[in-house]
Amino acid sequence: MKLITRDTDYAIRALCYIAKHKDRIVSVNELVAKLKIPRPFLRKILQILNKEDLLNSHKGQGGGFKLNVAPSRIYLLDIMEVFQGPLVLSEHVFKSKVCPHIKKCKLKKKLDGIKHHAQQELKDITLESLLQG
Amino acid sequence: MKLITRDTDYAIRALCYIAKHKDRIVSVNELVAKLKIPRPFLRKILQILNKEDLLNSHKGQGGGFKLNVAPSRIYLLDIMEVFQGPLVLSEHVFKSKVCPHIKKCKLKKKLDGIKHHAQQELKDITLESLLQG
DNA sequence: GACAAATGATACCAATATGGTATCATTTAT
DNA sequence: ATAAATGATACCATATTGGTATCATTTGTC
Repeated sequence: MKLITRDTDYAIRALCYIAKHKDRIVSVNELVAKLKIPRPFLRKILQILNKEDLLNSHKGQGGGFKLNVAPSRIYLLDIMEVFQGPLVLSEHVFKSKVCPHIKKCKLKKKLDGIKHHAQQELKDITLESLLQG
Repeated sequence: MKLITRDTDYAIRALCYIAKHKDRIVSVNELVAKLKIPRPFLRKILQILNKEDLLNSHKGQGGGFKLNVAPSRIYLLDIMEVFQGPLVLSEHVFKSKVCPHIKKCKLKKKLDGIKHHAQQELKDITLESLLQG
C-alpha cells in the first residue's frame, strides 16, 4: 500500500522545481523537459495546484507558473490531502456493533495516535525542507 | 485515503469474534449472522486467513474455523499486510533525478520515521488488545 | 453408504480509483 | 494577427476493490 500516490509525487516534484526557480515563471514545457512527467497529466496537476492557490498561473506567451506561497508554508500533508483526500483509518471497524466497547479501547487510541503522529510529522515537512539538503 | 481497507476490516472483526469463542469451532453461517458481512466475501477472507495459518479450518458438517495462533501473537500489521501488501511511502519521489540530494535529506528520514513509527505501533496492536477493554 | 452440511478452489463480475489523453476555449506578449 | 501559453472539460485504459457464483471435496450423522 502506497502512502503517496503518483499525482502527489508529481506535484511535489513540480513544486520543488518551481521553488528552485522562484525568481521567474516556469512553463509546463520546461517542467516536462526537466521532470519527464507526461504533459497532459502534469497540466492537470498544475491546474489543481493553481486552484488550491499554491501556484499562481500566467496565461499567454511567456506564461507559466510561480509559487503563490513561501516554500516554508507549503506542507506535505496539505499536498497529500489535495490529491488523496484526508487520512482516514477505517470507515468500519469502529462502528461495529459487534465490538461496541471498541470505541473506548486502547486500540482505537493507538490507531488515532498513529494517525495523529503521522499528521504532525507530515505537517512539519515543508517544501522548504525538501529543497534543503 | 483509507489506511485500513474493507477486507482487512472484515478480517479483524471475524478474528475478533472467533477469538471470543476460541473454545469452539465457529462456522461461516454464524459469522454471517453475527457480523453482517456478505457471505461469499467473508468466505474468501477466511480462506486467506486459513492459508496464512492464522486460522485452522475444519471441513464437513459441524465444521468451521478456530484460531491457530494465540490472540496475543496476531498483530494488526500482519493482517494489514496480508490484505493490503506492505506499507510503502512512494515508488517515485526518492528515485527522482531532479532532486538527487533528496536521498540524504531530512525529508526522507522523516518519512521513513513516520513509516517506522506506524509499523512499530501497528506491531504492538494484537488481537488480544482488541478483545480487552 | 447416502446425504447433508460444511469448507476449498477458482472463475467471474461490477464499481471505483488511478493514471493518463485529447480537445477546444481563452488569454497575452510580440 | 498570431503564436504561445494556460483554463476547462470530457474522455479513456487499466488496476484495484468489493463482491458473486459454482463446483469439488471433506466429514459428521442417520
